[in-house]
This record gives sequence, structure tokens and C-alpha cells, in this order.
Amino acid sequence: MQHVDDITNWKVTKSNELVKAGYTLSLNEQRLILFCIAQIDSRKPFSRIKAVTAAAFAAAYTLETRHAYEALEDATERLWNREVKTRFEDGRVEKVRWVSKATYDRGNGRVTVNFSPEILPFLTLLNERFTSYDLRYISHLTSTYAIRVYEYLKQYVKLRSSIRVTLVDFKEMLELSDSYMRFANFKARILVPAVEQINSHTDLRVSWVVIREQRSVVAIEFRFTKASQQEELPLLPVVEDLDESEAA
DNA sequence: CAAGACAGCAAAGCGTTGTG
DNA sequence: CACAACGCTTTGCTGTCTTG
Repeated sequence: MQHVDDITNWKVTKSNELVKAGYTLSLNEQRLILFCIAQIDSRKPFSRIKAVTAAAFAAAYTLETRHAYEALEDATERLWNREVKTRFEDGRVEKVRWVSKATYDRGNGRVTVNFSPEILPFLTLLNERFTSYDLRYISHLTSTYAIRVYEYLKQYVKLRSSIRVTLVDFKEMLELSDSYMRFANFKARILVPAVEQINSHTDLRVSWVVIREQRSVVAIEFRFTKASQQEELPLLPVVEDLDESEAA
């Protein structure tokens, strides 16, 4: 996992709870977080502390190294105040910080991230209800919403070929409840770009239809399949992979 | 009329270039 | 490596037309 040039098989694994939680991250913050998560062995407890070099970050997301410094510095700075909101059945909302410490080592182009203790249950010791995917599939997505939607669909892809989600829940997940009061805007700015990016860069092929009540859109039904070509790539059944490989 | 579609404006974000 | 500046993209909103 240390080799910068070999990110092809890095997997991001997180609990489905986290996949569906409400949070906002800029693209760079999202990239930084996912890069760190990809280095975690989700089956085990772990050190909480992950280091990211500009070179490794640039390699993972196909940027020129010299451009990665400021992206990392900026993302690190902003990550400090970011939080994850988990909504419970009874309406309770629990907020948790992503990081308890995040420092950019100026002069060395290196970030050290300490995940907060409260976020760890979403990332480690996972053996059920989790989602796993290859980091490389989202590495070319340029909309943070595209990444969120990809993860959301990915959690269902083994179980079914479509999922219906209410517009309210969906916007809540993306922390857009108070924005995009007009569906057309949400569609044009979020849905269409996200699905387009997912279809052209990831292993999922997605389409969607709106569900209406009267004339208002109340839900979205996503339909998806795994792309046939990508299927031939070394994408082992996730559960087996996690249970068996290098466990000892 | 209410809600969606479409066009366009503006701010923020992202990637690049040039400079030191 | 850092910083300033530029240009393209992403994101959020408004005006206006279209539709059932």
C-alpha cells in the first residue's frame, strides 16, 4: 500500500451508514479523505493517523505533483471544520468530526491526518453493511456530488439493479436540503453531471427516472448495472476479498 | 396556476502557468 | 515548494417561457 505508483487496487471501504450520512466536502477534501480511507485496512482497528504526500496524492488523481501542494494545504485547512451528520430513526441527529487533527507540513508537501475516534466505527472493523470500491474509479470524477452518488449506488449494486430514493432524503444526504428549491436546477447541476461522470469514468452504468406525485418530483429511481468491460478487471467479489486476502 | 425546462449571471472551486 | 494570477468548471440562483 505504500507504493505511490500502484494505486490501481486501492479500495475505499466505508460503512453504509457513512455512505448515506449527510456531509459536505469540496472535491479536494473528498479526494484527501478517500485517499486516506483507501489506506485503511477496514477489517482491523488502525492507527488513526495517515500521511499523504503531494506526490502520492497527485499520482492517485492524475495531477502534476507541483500542483498538489496547494490543493492539499487548502483541503487540510478546511477539513478541520467538516462534520458528518448521522440521522436516526427517531429523528435524532448526531454530528461527528472527520478529523481530530490535520496538519500540513509546510516545506515537505505532506499532510498528516488523524481521523477522529468517533469516525473510526464507520471505517474500521467492518464485516457487514459496508461498501467497497476501487479508488481509481472515482479518481477522475470532478464533482464531489458525483462521488457521493457513485458511493450511494455502489452500496446496492450487488443486491439489486435499481433503487428508489425520495428527493428529500437524497438532498439531505448531500446537505442540499435548503438549496435547489427548483427541481430543474437540481437536475441540471447535480443529477445530470453526476450520472454523466459516473457513466464515463466508473464501473457503473446508471440511468434514472423521476417519480412524481401530482406534478411534483418526490423521488428518483436509479437503475444501474456494472459495466461489462470493467468487470473483467481485477475486481474480486468484495466480501471474499476482504475476508480472505492478506488477513494473516 | 403550479411546477418544470431552459438560458444566463455570478461566485466559488479547481487546474495550470509563471515567478522566485 | 510557495504564491499570484488566469481560465475553465462547478455550483447556486433568477428570469422567463412551457406545460398539464
